[in-house]
Amino acid sequence: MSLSIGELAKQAGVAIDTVRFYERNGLLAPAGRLASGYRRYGAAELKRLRFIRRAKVLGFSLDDIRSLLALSAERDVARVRAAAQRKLGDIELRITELERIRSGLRTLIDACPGHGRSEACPILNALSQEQDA
Amino acid sequence: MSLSIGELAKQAGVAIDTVRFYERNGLLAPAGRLASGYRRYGAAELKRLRFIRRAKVLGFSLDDIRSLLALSAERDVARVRAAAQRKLGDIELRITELERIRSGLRTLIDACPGHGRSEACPILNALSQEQDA
DNA sequence: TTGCACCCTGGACCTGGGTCCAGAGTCAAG
DNA sequence: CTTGACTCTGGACCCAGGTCCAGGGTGCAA
Repeated sequence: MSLSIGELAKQAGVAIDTVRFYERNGLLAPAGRLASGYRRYGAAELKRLRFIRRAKVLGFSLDDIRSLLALSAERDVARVRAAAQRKLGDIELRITELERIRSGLRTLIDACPGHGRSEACPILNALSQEQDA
Repeated sequence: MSLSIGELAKQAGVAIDTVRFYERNGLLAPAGRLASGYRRYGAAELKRLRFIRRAKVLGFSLDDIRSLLALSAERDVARVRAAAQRKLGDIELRITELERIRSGLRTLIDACPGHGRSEACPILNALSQEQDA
């Protein structure tokens, strides 16, 4: 099995430019080349590229993924698990922040009649408040 | 009450460069100037700048805030409320996405013993799976 | 008058994760 | 052999939301 960059990209569901971008940025090893300079890929690279795509879906940054790949190569299960746990912590933090924002917005929207004098609009008022709250 | 840009920035809790950035980008009207060219601000500008800061905390983008300010100037309560509702929808969508990611990560972490053969690590396996799941 | 803090401008730079481009070379079908 | 699809490179550009800088001018107190 041997793939051109276009075939690889297609099978992994990413753009060609993205493959080259990943190579430049150390997420994929420099690809083997034909005499013409064209990159050639095998099954391992496809697998790795799909790994990257899945990890991104799980909220890992490319930096995170670089570490994950290194850890995976070292077969360091404990540190892989720890990295996943840290990421879970990040995600939970972001959820909590968004929930705070959500409840602030909900309160404002529920209190706003949606018509009438703008001075009576709690949304505008909350945003214009002098005090920090 | 008359404020220099530095005083304004301090009282609103933003950086001086941010004030100029907002002016350049139409969130603040061009400031009045002294003969020397120094900007001068009054209470209305401070209020507006604080409005911007609060709206940002509520998850509005600067683009959103520009509209909000325009709507507020028009005293269009109905559209302000509608904008807040759209933003609430955005926030809820983001929360839902993050919750999906969280549950994916949790499942993986709970299934991973944290030691042993890397072939048995569900985190690494999930990321390397051939099938899309 | 000197010294220092403050202010002015336009434009470059930053992060993350790519995307797009021109100009050139290559591959394969017909 | 031609044509069209593909690939190569380096570097510019995109988004948001600022941040930083050089090289100047200003305001005020001792």
